[in-house]
Amino acid sequence: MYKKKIPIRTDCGLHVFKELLNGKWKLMLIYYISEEVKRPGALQKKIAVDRRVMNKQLDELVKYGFVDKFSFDTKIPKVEYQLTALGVSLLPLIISLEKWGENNRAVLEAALSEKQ
Amino acid sequence: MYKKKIPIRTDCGLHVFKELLNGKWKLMLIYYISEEVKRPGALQKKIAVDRRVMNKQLDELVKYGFVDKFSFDTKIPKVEYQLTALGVSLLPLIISLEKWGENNRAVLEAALSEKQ
DNA sequence: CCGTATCCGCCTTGATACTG
DNA sequence: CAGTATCAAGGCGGATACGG
Repeated sequence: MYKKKIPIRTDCGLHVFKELLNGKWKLMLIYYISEEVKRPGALQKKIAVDRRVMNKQLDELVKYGFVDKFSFDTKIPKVEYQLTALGVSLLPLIISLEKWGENNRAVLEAALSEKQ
Repeated sequence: MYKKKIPIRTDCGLHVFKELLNGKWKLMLIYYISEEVKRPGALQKKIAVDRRVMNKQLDELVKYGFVDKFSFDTKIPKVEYQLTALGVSLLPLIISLEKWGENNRAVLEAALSEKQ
């Protein structure tokens, strides 16, 4: 999301949410981590996304305090993510958005076919 | 939001929501229209946004069926927007997101000051 | 298995100026 | 009051390849 030219408005809850959780995959990542899909490899299998992009979004989620990252420095590298309380607080919202989307999938499909 | 290289996934409710309501001001526009701020001039006063950008986002909201647009072709042009049932169905979600943002404003503020 | 360095395309937002 | 045409900027997602 474009955000630099106009200063970020922390006075609006909607913008707070958008600024923190912009990014195409962030909410999905949080959702999957909540479902015990905690490792990068597994997450990548769930959502077909470029590794670099996924890592960037995960890094931001860590930075903002939505998830914690645990790196095990074993011979075969191992990484696990886990939701923080802040991350957990998003789950109800994610579920609501997901449900709304499922109920209104037809709208998007109509819009897409109409675009041609 | 960048969305072209990977085909849009209508199978995921979160993406349905995101695709339909990407855009920096769409949710705010819907919210203000629900509060009887229906005219372009008034909306522009509420959110300081470029007219062209606002119109584009409103056009998409119309196209996707979230709002209806009424143009009165009087001497002094007059336009009013109104939520459709689909638009109204978003209000609970918008309220939830807004509340979450208000409750967690500090997170964004911390993130912003940290960025320097 | 996991991370990152580099390169690229383009979409979105925003500013300005002008017309009906 | 409302709409649009044009111009500019840069952030973001994606692909590839390489290193630990």
